[in-house]
Amino acid sequence: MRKLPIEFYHRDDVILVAKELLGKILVTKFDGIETSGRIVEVEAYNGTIDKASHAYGGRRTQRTEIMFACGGVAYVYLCYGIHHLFNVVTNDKDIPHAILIRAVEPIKGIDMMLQRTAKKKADYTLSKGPGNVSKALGLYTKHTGISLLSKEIFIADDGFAYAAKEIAASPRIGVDYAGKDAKLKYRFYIKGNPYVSGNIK
DNA sequence: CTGACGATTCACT
DNA sequence: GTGAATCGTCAGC
Repeated sequence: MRKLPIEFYHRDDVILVAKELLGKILVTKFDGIETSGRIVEVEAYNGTIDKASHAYGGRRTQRTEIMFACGGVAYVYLCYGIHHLFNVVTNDKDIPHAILIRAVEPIKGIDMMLQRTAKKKADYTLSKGPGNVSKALGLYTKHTGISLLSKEIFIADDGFAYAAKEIAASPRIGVDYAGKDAKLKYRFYIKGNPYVSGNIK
């Protein structure tokens, strides 16, 4: 198992990077405790031309500043005052591409995930949905800006890959406000995987 | 400084 | 299926 190189994140096509993230392993290691999961659902946010993106139109604020940084860092955003959503920033400096990790399949540290999410037993809701993924892996807004090649948070490749026919595309979830961009098929997931969030709003 | 709202989730009808 | 929870961020005054 090896960490994905910085070049993986520095490519122009955020859609391609999003698809390739499927099957990779997201690992967090805080206070010596490691938790990890295989990525099975993602959504791409295509920078300044994507109305659903926080950086649409080149809008640059203190919060979105990290999206304009060089790819390969984490962007964790607080939604509805309760949920932390974990994103991967891609592409080069000043190009605010990002990929939202919507679901992972737990691999390591499941006990710790149960503790973090206050669940009694592991089921498919443990790491299903962006809020739960962040909660299970212990990610919070303070982790924004941390490199994905650091020892605390990183994404690894263990040689496993899903076949192209197992990957499906659909419109993104919860972005109805984005007008025609809400119809773009920027959400990618593994067909039939029970951790993929099934609610299509 | 103030008000409105969101890349969601969970409990309840 | 519906609605509440809950607070940082941003735009406007």
